[in-house]
Amino acid sequence: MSVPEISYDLAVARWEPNARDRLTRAAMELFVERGYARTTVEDIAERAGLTERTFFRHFADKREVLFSGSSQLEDVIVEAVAGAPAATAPFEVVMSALEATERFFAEERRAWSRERQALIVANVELRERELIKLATLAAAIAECLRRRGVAEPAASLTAEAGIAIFKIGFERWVAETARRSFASYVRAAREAFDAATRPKPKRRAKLRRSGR
Amino acid sequence: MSVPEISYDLAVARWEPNARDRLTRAAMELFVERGYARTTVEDIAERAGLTERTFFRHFADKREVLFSGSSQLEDVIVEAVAGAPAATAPFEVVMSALEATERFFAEERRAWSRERQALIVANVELRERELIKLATLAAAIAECLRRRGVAEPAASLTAEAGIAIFKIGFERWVAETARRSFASYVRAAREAFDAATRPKPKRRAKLRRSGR
DNA sequence: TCTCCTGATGGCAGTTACTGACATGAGCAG
DNA sequence: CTGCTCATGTCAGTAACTGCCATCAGGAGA
Repeated sequence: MSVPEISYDLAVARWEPNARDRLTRAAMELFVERGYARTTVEDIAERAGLTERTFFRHFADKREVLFSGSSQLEDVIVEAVAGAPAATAPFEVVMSALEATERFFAEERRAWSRERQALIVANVELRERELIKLATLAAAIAECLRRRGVAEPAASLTAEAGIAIFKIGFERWVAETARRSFASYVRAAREAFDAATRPKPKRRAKLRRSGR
Repeated sequence: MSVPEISYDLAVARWEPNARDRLTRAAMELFVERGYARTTVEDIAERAGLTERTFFRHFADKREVLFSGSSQLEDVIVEAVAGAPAATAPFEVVMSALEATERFFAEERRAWSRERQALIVANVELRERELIKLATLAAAIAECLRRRGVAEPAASLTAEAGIAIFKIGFERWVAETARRSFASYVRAAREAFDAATRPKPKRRAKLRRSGR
């Protein structure tokens, strides 16, 4: 609780520290205030007390400021896939790797994730960026599976299925306010996935409540 | 057979006709020659005998010139999903809708698709655009399914699974030179999908050659 | 035939995302 | 004290897009 109060204003350093963080915060604030499209990079830099040029030294482009966390997410998932017991079926490996991202989606970050997601949904450029991040993630998972001996169409398809499930799980986690864990949303999405793609679950099942 | 030969060169019209087509061709040529990034919109317009301003009247942005066909693809798929017999299971509806795109991927277009795909794979911006086109397609399919009475997580998940299968099928169709029909690639991808996501096909299956 | 309207195009100035090249200047190692 | 490093600033330039207005063939109607 007392740690965050590092002696910033002492002007002991040449520049205000945490330029990258300040840029991220400034960007989120402005995007929420005026929307993504009506915010210029210059606006962001100015609010962070920096210049446009410096912004582009920290982020490859304007959109990246909202996606800097995604490489860490990838690391967590890749590590979980690589470290799974050898006997486990590929699809199960991916599913438990996705559940392992729980520590990434803790309750405290939920409100922030919700705000961020609202921005992304509202802007096509940002949606494009999110999609390619997820596609990159899928490619990384597929690569891990291949290293585990899974053959090719299977590796990619398993990874893509996992990402589809992850997307639904995340969407629900962000949308709802119930304090269920992230992993439970992923598990629910997986059940829905199995039900939807499993061929013919006996007609009887469709007439009753199929869910839990 | 005689119809296409409209009297073009008579200079009867004020402008050369088919501006949009000319722009598309010019763009493909230049992208292949110099690559996407090293081609400016001005280059494209010049080769097509038009101006940059006119390019942007026909295409929303530089990337769109490679994606104008995707709305027709969506139409075909949406129509097929909407017109499927009511009793069919959602996943099967989607699969046969994807096979119905066969007329879109005729043998003659294969070489052109291959060239286009090489461009897309080589350029991140273009990959982003392709991903959002596919995501839009998935959303359209999901909407159709919902109209057919499929509930929500299921509709989206079924659509996403279909798109994942479509991607693999298309990838293989483009890469190979065997004269198999597009639909057969889709079917093969679907089989791989089922095998990969079906939970536990009895351990015995993993020890033998599981593929055909 | 004249006139007006439409619609595809050109011209041009302006904004904004991004880049390359160079300058600055505090802190740190020697 | 010296020189190097490294995060930042400055500035000029490119290229993607946009808004606004002009042009002018052809067609519809008077």
